[in-house]
Amino acid sequence: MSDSGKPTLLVVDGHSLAYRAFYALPVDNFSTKDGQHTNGIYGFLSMFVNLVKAEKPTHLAVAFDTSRQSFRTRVYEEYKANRSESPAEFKGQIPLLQDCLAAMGVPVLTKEDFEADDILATLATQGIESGFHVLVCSGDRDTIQLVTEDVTLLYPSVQGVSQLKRYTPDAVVEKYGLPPENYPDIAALVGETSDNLPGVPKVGEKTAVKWITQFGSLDALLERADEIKGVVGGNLREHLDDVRRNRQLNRLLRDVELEYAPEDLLIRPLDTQAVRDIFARLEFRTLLPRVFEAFDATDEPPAPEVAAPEPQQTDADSLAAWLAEQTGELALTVTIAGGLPTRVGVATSDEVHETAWNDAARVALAPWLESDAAKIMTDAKPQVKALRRAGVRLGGLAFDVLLAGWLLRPSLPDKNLADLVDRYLDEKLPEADPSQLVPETEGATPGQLAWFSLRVAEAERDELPASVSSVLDDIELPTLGALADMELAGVSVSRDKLSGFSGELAARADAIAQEAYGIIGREVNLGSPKQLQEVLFEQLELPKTRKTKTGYSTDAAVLADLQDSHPHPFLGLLLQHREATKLRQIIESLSVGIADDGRIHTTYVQTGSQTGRLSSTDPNLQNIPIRNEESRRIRAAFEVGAGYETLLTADYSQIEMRIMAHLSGDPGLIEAFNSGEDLHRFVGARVFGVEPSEVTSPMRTKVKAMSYGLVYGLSAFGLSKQLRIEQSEAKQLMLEYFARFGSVRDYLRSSVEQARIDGYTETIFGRRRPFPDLTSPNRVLRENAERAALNAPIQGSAADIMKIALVEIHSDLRDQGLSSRVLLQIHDELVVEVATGEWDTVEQIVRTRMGDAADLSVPLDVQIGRGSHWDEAAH
DNA sequence: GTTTCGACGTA
DNA sequence: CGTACGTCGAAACT
Repeated sequence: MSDSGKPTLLVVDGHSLAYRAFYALPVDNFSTKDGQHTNGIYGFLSMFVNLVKAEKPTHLAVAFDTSRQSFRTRVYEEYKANRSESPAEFKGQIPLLQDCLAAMGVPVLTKEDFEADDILATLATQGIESGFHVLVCSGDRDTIQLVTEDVTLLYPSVQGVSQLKRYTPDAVVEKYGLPPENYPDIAALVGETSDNLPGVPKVGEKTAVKWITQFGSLDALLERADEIKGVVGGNLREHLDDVRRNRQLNRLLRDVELEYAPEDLLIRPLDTQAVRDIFARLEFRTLLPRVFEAFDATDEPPAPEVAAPEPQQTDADSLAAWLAEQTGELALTVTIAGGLPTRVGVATSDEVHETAWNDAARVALAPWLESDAAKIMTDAKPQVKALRRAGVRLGGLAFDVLLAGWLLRPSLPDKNLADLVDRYLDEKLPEADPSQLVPETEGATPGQLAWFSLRVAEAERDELPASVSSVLDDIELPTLGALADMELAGVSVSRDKLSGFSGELAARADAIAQEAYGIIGREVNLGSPKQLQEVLFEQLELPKTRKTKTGYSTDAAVLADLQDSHPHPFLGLLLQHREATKLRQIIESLSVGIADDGRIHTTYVQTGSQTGRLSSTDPNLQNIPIRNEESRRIRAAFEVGAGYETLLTADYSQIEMRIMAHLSGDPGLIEAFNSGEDLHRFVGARVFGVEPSEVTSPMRTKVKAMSYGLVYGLSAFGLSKQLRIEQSEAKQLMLEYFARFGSVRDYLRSSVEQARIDGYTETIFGRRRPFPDLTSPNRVLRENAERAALNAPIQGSAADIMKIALVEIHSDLRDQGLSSRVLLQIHDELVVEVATGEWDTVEQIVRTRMGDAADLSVPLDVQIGRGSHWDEAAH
């Protein structure tokens, strides 16, 4: 606490404290899902936040070393030379920690050629002169010399960084028997092993203190060294130069030139959004409120609630009349209850109108709603669906702020208008508190939501590059309309087929479980990884496997490996049990999802991926099993609906490799696709130098894995693991592959390099994905980003192509008055429900539109199948 | 009651 | 040490 009203300056040695935290906290508990270690960051911030909360400094800074080199290593090159290189896992955390501090508004100080402690010493010295009370927090004992009546040192105890010991002058005297300014004398005599500074042999703290007390100063001691008797006296005389050198090196510099004076370090308000973003990236959850509390910030954005114009409540006819007079773009919000519209709000930049939805409103407003008059909306799909249920097909959808926000920043979790208002307008959308029965604050009305949408749209348009804007106009907005119809249509699923199968599986799982219990002599929950670990590694004493956060892995790959090395009947049963219960779970969730119309209506999340793909939820229909005979019985339950004749499935074969061929321009790969030969056979023939007819099955498997791996940024290590071959063989395979298909490697390399320069990748159609981490000094982050950046244009272009085809097919079917309709999209596959007598026409439309969706240097091959259920229609 | 983790389904 | 997703039950938290 600041005494006598003095301002308090807290200066912290970031490096030494983070380093201690790094070793104090188990890395397993502190790493993100993409493998970034965060234990040092977390430990430091946790300590730091407690410190700020307890000490309430008015001024604040954190200092870091720039490297191991400093003026001290130049004076004495052995300085700290005994220290092993700090682990890469630690080094990588420092830039991220500095990012966190920057977001928190805390100045980060570094100075080339100096150590963090010199910065602390300088700030402490200047702080005293400027009338501060100074708190120095460092894990380096040399900082004891800074302690005065005005400077307190907070030093981490052996228990860890969370326990800080306070060193005042009295506390230093108590511990070392001498005042703080003499501490470096003691240290010089004793030496500092951690800094590789040898002292006088046989001289410890006790002797050093005795000598300094006796002679009054180090200089006096050194001058009169011949007065010391015995072996230690001899030692001292032999090491006078070492002591002088130590004393020179452990003196902290108090006059380093810095960017900031203590007065400049006044605590600034933290950037709540930035802190939220970086903590989300580091997967810190509990830390967030603690930071906000310590820094007296509210978790809510500080943004003001900006008053929207008062909505004018009108009847539908008046609204229709007003709408007819408008010429510019309008924003529209339709509120929904029970899947149907309840109110309609419309806004210009200075007017807000709204009306209730009813039959009269439908009749009055339908002409405008269905017209091409431009409309700006937020998350239009549910609203489009509600209107269609009410018999109105919305036209003129010109902008969706949610889609635009996603196109601009596909990695961000912005999922509603409130998030976007915060991000793009830095304002707060008025929201009623749902926990209150009678909310104190009124939420925005439909018209006001539209008004905010309009303003967010304007802000987003300022940011949208032309290419991304065209993705919005030409791909995403039309796709939205097609998805709305697909969701409304749903897919017919047979309850009977599912429930029959579910019963079988339940019985089978039970039988397997009983048999497994018999083998191990007790009943355990086979679905519990924890209990399984007990059985496998303790009871059965099988070798421990890959580590996870909470123990040892029991996943299928691990169990298969175990089965190879230590065959045990329990392992096979466990795998079978897993398979049966998994299938049953899937069936159960599907059954629950069958609506009253006998169909499953999934929801496609258009903003659900970072690459441009769709995702599917409630239930997810994009991960229905297919790989084995058993699981195909689930697909067989997806049937053609009443009133329709058959299901059509259409999928792109090897679309990602085709895009790779196009983007790389590799002559060999292009020839492969133009030859009509099986791709992997063709590639195998080239790689292994044999005729296509001589490509054996293992050869084909290898090049197939390699080809697919390329798209994902596969390494020799990963390839060897996947194929269960030696790493050297995998390396050789990659070499042979690239010797024949060199342009592929060139392309992959150059595309990542380009992304590093631009900061983003781009699909063939201009969809962008930012990759800030490509220039990260942190290797884990950078390499993860490199693989994702390699994949993004390929996966993303494939997604674009499928969306374009989907939109064309959807509109062809409607324009030609056909009843057939698209039901599902599974990334590279479409499922269409074909009406009686429409097969030939529909097949033609699907084949042409998918084949022509993009003009690549290789053909887009489309496979079409037909059947009364999904499994039969697959080929 | 809610969140996280391990496991696993798809392209 | 292979990209992109969503969902489940159990465990761990509130």
